[in-house]
Amino acid sequence: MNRFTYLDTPIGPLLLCSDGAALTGLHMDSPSPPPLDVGEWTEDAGAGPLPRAVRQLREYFAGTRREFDLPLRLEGTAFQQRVWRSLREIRYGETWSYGQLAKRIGNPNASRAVGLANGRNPISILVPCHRVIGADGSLTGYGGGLERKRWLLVHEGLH
Amino acid sequence: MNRFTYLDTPIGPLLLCSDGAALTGLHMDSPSPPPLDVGEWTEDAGAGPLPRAVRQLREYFAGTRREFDLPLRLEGTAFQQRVWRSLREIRYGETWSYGQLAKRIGNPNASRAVGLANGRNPISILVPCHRVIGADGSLTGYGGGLERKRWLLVHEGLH
DNA sequence: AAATGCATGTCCGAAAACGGCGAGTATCGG
DNA sequence: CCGATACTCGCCGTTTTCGGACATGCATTT
Repeated sequence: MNRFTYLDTPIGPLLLCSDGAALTGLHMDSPSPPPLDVGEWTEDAGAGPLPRAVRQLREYFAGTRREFDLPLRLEGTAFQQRVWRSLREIRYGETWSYGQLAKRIGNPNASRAVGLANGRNPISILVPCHRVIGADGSLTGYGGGLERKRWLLVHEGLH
Repeated sequence: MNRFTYLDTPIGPLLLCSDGAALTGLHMDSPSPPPLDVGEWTEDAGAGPLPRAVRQLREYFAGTRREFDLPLRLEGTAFQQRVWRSLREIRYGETWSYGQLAKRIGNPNASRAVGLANGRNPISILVPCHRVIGADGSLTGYGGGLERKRWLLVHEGLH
C-alpha cells in the first residue's frame, strides 16, 4: 500500500512518501527507511503519484517550474490544517512573516504557534514552509537546516 | 463492520459487541448505543460470533454450561493482557485472590494493579473477572456492582 | 538599542493521584 | 487468651495534571 522513493537534488537526497493515491511526505534528513515501522512500506519509484512528483520536482530544481500540481494528503490537527492550507497560497518567490500567516488564518496572536505548526509540515517544498520568515527578515529556522532554506529562497530569486 | 446486540438475563440486559470476527465487549450498565461514536456500529443480532455467544450465555444462565468457546479480541496494555489471560484460567466455581493472580503473572506485589486491570476487563463473564475476590474472602468490588458479582458467584455454587 | 512580558497551539517528560490489595499492628470484647 | 475489626503503610500500573519548550511578534520598559 504505502510506497516511497528517493530523489537526488542540489540540496541533497529527498525522500518521497505516498499512500498509493496521494503524497503523504517529503523529508530531507530522514532515517534510511522512511517510517521505522517496517513492513508497512515498500520502495517503488513507479507507484501512484510518485513518478509525477519526481518529474515536477526535477523541473522545479531545474528552474523550469514554479507551481506544483499533485495530490497531497496532510494529516494533523485542525489548527495545523489551516496553517498548511494557508502556506500553499504563498506564491513562488514570495515570502510571508509568521505574524502575517497567523493573521491570515484568524488567530492574529498565534504567530508562535504558527512556527510550531510550520515545523511539523510533513511535505516540505510542495507545502512551501520555507517561504515564511521572521517579521524582521531573518530566516529564523527550518527543519532541514537554515542552509537549505536559504538555498530555496535564493533559487526562487530572493535576496 | 462492528455489530452489537442485547441479551436479557437474570442480572439485567447485557450488551454484546463484535468486530465481525470476534467478540470485543460485554457490558452491563452501558449507555444505550454501545460506543458513543455513532456510525461505526450497527445493531444486528445475527452477525458474526454474536448468535453463538448469545446461545452460550443463555446456557450459562440456565445452568447448563460451565465453559465458553468463543473467539475474543482483547485490546489493552501488555500487563492487562497478562491479567486477562490469567483470568481465563480460573475455572467455574473457583475463586482466586488478587494476590494469587498477581503471583501467577509474575508480579507478586502488583495485586493492587491487578485490581485496576481487572476493572478494565472489556468482556465481563466470558473473561471471569468476578471470580477474583479479596484475600480475606470479601468481594471488594465489581464494575457491574457487587450485587451482580455475588449473584454470579452464588450461581456458580459458592458460599 | 536592548531587555522584558504576554499571547498562542502542541508535544513531551516528570510527578502526583488513584484504585476492585494485602500484610502487619493495635485495639477491644468476650 | 483468642478472634474479629480498624487503621497504617508499602506496592504497582495507568491516567491525569502540570510545567516547559518551541522556526514569533508587538507593546512596554530600561
